[in-house]
Amino acid sequence: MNPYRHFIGVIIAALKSMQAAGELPETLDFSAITAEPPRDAAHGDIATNAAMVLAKAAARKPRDIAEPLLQRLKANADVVDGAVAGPGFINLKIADAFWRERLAECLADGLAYGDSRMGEGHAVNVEYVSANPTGPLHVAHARGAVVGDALANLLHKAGYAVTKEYYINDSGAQVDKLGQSTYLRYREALGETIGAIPEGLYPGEYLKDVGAAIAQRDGARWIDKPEADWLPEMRSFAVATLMAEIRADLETLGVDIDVFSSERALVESGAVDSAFEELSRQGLIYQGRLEPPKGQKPDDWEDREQTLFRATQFGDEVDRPLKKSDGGWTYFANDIAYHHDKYRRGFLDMIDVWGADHGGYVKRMRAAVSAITGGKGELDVKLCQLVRVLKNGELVRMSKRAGTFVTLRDLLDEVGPDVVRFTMLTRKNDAAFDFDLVKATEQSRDNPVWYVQYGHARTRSVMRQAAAAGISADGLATAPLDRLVDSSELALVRLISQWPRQVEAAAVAHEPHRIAFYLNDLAAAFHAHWNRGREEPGLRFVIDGDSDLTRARLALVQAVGFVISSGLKVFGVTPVDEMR
RNA sequence: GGACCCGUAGCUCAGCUGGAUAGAGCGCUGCCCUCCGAAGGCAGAGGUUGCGAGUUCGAAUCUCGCCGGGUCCGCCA
Repeated sequence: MNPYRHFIGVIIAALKSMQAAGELPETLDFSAITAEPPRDAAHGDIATNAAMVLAKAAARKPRDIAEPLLQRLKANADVVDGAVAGPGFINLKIADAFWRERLAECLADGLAYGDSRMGEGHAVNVEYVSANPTGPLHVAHARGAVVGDALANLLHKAGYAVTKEYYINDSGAQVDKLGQSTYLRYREALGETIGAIPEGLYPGEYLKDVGAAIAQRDGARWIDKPEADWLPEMRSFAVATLMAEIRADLETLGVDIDVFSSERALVESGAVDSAFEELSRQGLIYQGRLEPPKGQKPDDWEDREQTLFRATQFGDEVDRPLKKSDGGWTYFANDIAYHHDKYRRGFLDMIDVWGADHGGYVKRMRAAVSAITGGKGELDVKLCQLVRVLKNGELVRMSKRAGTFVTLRDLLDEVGPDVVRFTMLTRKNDAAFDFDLVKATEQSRDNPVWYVQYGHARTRSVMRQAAAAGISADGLATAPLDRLVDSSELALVRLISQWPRQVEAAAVAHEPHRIAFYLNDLAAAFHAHWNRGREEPGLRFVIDGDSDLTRARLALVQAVGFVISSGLKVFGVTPVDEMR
């Protein structure tokens, strides 16, 4: 249960009874009412803005609504005290028993604690990574992969029917260049001297293996053939090989994609034509001319009549071309068809996770989704800003294979998937991020990966010690939780009760990083409580001669472990049982 | 020239979609501990939320204009 959502219901019920008694107008909008933990715990457990939000519509002063509302709320069995404060807040103190019930809920649910039905089973498509199959994945892809994957897991936990999707850009000029680059490496593998890789082709050494593999398989059969003969073969072989590597990297990272969509297959199915027809039918296509970009003018600018989509009707700055001068579709046209395809597969909610270099593309894509779905579909784009990899503050460039950039594989070899995943989620996606390999693996308070894992390991360590002392961890959900009376124990119970709310809030906002900060807070509270046990032996978990108290405290410890595991599961990180 | 992202303590960052006295870690200062329930504990100082207007009961949060950093800008994907 999300306690805050629960109390919003209680507050609205009280307001309705005030309406019934003629104390408030009949029609009021309750949607802006919030119930949240006050910033200062001294204010109580729940603060609501109800009186302030309704004041204007009710034509009353906030406090004149707050006072009678508070009286009605005090009648609720869970509310033990309350006060009107500041400009009209109502602060409520909630019975300890109510929070202990949340703890019991956590113990009963285990890793499922925090699962929400908020999403009501609605289908959401989360598309991420979608790296071109022209080389190995690098750090920027890693961030997108982790953010997208955690967001998908989060939405799943919040009750949505989530599909994780990867769009393979296996069509167009870039893939032709890949095929040409592969052909050079193929000839090289057969003993030719190819010299420097021409400008515009892919120079990366990873293509040597691909060329050699084709030479191994086909021998010299492509050597004297025209490009039209060998290009399709080179292209598809290279794409297949590189996609296999990408999938292997994703697997190591723990990313499990549900659907791989091929751009080439989409184009060949005629999906672009049908999307185009749909937009034409709506009168959103026309022939026209565009202004050249100001300031930085392209030297080969050619003013010409183009086939344009009326993106400006949907909030974009300019209308966008759908056809290239050679008559082929632009990438944008293909992408419209792709999102149209998602819509036809039943997705009204679409989330795309992109790199910062695609920032200029967001408005037109949102415009296109709005148009192609008749306003029914909604696209949210999460832009991941740049990641720089550092080692003790020094910029790292370490890939031998790829030359200039840090590959995901390098990163995984260096620190492992769990550290990559958690660390990538300690920053909101739209802020640039420095990934320091040393700090990410160091055992210190300011490394949240270590600190949270240590918190979990400590919960396991307590359970092991209890077991060694002959105390069973079975049936802790029915332990006498009313024996938990210490203030820092109750503070932990309240923090645990926050988990369902954290899940819902992070899911609504599409912000998985919030989970990292919550887990860090929970771990900090647990470590602090543990430390109190060093000064005051009476606060330790295992108390000789009082098995009820011990079981109640073990229940609390186990619940902390459940919530941390549950959060790490959203992140795709494995909780550890002991630190090494 | 334009679009998008960022700007919060000395440093690295939160801030729950407009709420109360803006928080945490590191660093700094001062006490305490040397306990294996280890990889420290407690407390304190530290802020004109880049600058300036506006919106309203109320702004770090929304709007506009500047400043600084980043990403990008038809016929690439």
